[in-house]
This record gives sequence, structure tokens and C-alpha cells, in this order.
Amino acid sequence: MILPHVPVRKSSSPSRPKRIARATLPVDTIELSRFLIGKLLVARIGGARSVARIVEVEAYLTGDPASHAFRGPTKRNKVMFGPRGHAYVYRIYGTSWCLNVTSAKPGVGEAALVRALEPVAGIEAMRARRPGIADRDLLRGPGRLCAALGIDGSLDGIDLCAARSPLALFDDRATLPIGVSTRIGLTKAVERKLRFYARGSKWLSGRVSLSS
DNA sequence: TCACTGATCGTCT
DNA sequence: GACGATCAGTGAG
Repeated sequence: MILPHVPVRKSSSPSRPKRIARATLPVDTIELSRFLIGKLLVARIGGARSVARIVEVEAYLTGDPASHAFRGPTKRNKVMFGPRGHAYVYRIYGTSWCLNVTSAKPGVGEAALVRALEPVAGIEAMRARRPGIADRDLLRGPGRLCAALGIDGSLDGIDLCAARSPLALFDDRATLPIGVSTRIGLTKAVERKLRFYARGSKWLSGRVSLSS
């Protein structure tokens, strides 16, 4: 089946997707959030391999009252204070899991929340995990994408840059036009424009008007 | 497409 | 005991 997707501009010398080395990840959380747009997330979970392109990310910074790290390290958020390039996975509202990519220097609690993905490969496994859900809704929303890829709390703290990691970041040198907006679902710091998304993508979460 | 609401449970105060 | 970086279902426009 052919899936609709955003026009992707490849570089003049396209290459095989390459694992992203930690050294190439921006330390700054806003820079990292922009960097992640267009990158590939490869999940090898439960015997299934799924690949999806990151199209929507939110930044959570130091001194940000909306961030889990605002009040300092706790048992739940300790991964946010570790080295960058790791997965911070937590449960929200008792029903959903959310995936973050940690950023900044060790000791600084910052991260980028992955809010939406575009399916690239292994969509059959995603459909199997979310029977009855329309393809467009499989990866639209932080809780939905975790459910479709099989991400749960057992992956909290794993290294997204390590070889043989069940969840890893890859770069196929695609570049997407990036839009900026306010974040979604918050009750604090709602005015800060820290949501970054692939302009024109059909796979974004939130209201359509937010991404126009 | 948007607004509203209930479900659900781990975390933190 | 209150709250929450969500989701699914429903109804209105």
C-alpha cells in the first residue's frame, strides 16, 4: 500500500540511514528538537522492526514549569538528568506512555518529547499493536506512537545511540521544512513556542490550525 | 474540525 | 489526595 507523506528533500548524495552518534546530537535542547525533525526512529521490539520519521517534537527546558524536571531530580525523571541521547519514557494519565530524547549536559534536566511520527517501514507491526486504528492515527500523538511501536516503561533510560539498542536514532539525510508553535496539552508555560514540526506533514498531532 | 468529557493510575506534595 | 507533556468517544457546526 502507498502511504501519503510529506515531500522529503534528500541531499545531493543520498546514503543509507546511518546510526546517529551521540557526539553529533546538539547539546542545546531547542537545537536538538529541530535536529530531530526528519530523523528516523528504528524500533526492534517484540521481534518486530518498525521505522518511522520524526515529524513533531516539543522542547522541555531548565526553569520550565511545564517540565517534569522543574522541581529537580526524582525517581521518575532521573533519566532527564543523565547524558543526552537516551530515552526518558514515562506513563501519563495512567493510560499512555510518552517518549522523550534526553538532551543537555549530565546534571541538567532537559529533554525533547517526541509527539508524532510518519510511518516508513514495518507498518504491519504497528497495525497489529493497534487493531482497528486508522493508519493516519497510528503515530499521531505521544501516547499513540508509543503504543504502535511497543514502547513502554521497560525502555526508560535506554541509549538511543547504542548498537543493538531496541530503540535507536538514524539519519538518512532527509531535510524537512520546520514550523514552530506553542506546545500542546499544557496548563503551565502555555505561551512558549517550543513545539517544532515538519511543515505540511499529514502525520502531526493537535489541531490542524496549530500547524498551519 | 473542534469542543467537551470520562477513564485511569503513577507520581508527587 | 490532587494532578497530569493523553486518548477515545460523542455531538455540534
